[in-house]
Amino acid sequence: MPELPEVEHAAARLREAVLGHTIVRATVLHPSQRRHFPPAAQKAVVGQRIERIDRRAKVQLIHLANGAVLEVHFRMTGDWEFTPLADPAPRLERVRFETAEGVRVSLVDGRAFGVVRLHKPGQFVPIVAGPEPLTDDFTVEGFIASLAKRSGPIKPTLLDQKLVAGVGNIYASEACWEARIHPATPANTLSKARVQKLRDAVRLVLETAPSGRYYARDDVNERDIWRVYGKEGDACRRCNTRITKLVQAGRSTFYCARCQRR
DNA sequence: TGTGCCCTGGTA
DNA sequence: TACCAGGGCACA
Repeated sequence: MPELPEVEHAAARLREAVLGHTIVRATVLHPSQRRHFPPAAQKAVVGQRIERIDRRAKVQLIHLANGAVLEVHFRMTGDWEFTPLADPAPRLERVRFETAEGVRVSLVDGRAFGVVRLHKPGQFVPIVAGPEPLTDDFTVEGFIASLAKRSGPIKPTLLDQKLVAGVGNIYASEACWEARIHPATPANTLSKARVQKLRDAVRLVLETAPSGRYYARDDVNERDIWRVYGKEGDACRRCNTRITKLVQAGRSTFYCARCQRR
């Protein structure tokens, strides 16, 4: 799934492809997108130059010349595809932007969960999310204070974007494994030392995430990337115990019952 | 704090 | 052909 490293990479690809370009057409190709990006918004971006592209949490922010901001969230399966206008459109294209410079920017999104939203000039509200995990804002002290208020199991708690930005289901399992913390441990029962370990683990798994697109990444066997995610029944790399799967808050969690203790 | 919903391609 | 995957949101 596109989590922080993948979204960062997608934003970089988008910058490389169309920063400074002028949008000449925006088209919605899937009904689910019409709710968020209606025809009036599609018209409103025409003629606008792409001035800046930022990322905050898992959201890409495309700043247009008139001060409007296009907010793009890939959710589960979203990704960018860039093609010359003369080429056939990609499969599973949900939203299309065409630039005066001849580039077709397609939001491809199999499950159509992705969201494109336009904030009119002066109406952009900053994304509500916790500290960026790979910056100095993600402090041990702040993390300890946040977790002290949370009594739920630690792994689903890590998915709360207000706690720390950009961690998704895969890296939450991976971080708990790195920190040797059982995913069901109540967040507010973790010692300061273990919170510090977890904070370091979150940073480690995000920093060492494979670069490149998660989607259509065909040069690597995805299952080989992760330590525990998707590895139910496989041997733990540390202790050889079989990896266990459980469901927390409707999401799969993978962990080693031997080296991840409560 | 937990559950169900939105969605549909891929897989068993 | 049925089921699974899950980010974020609304709701209980």
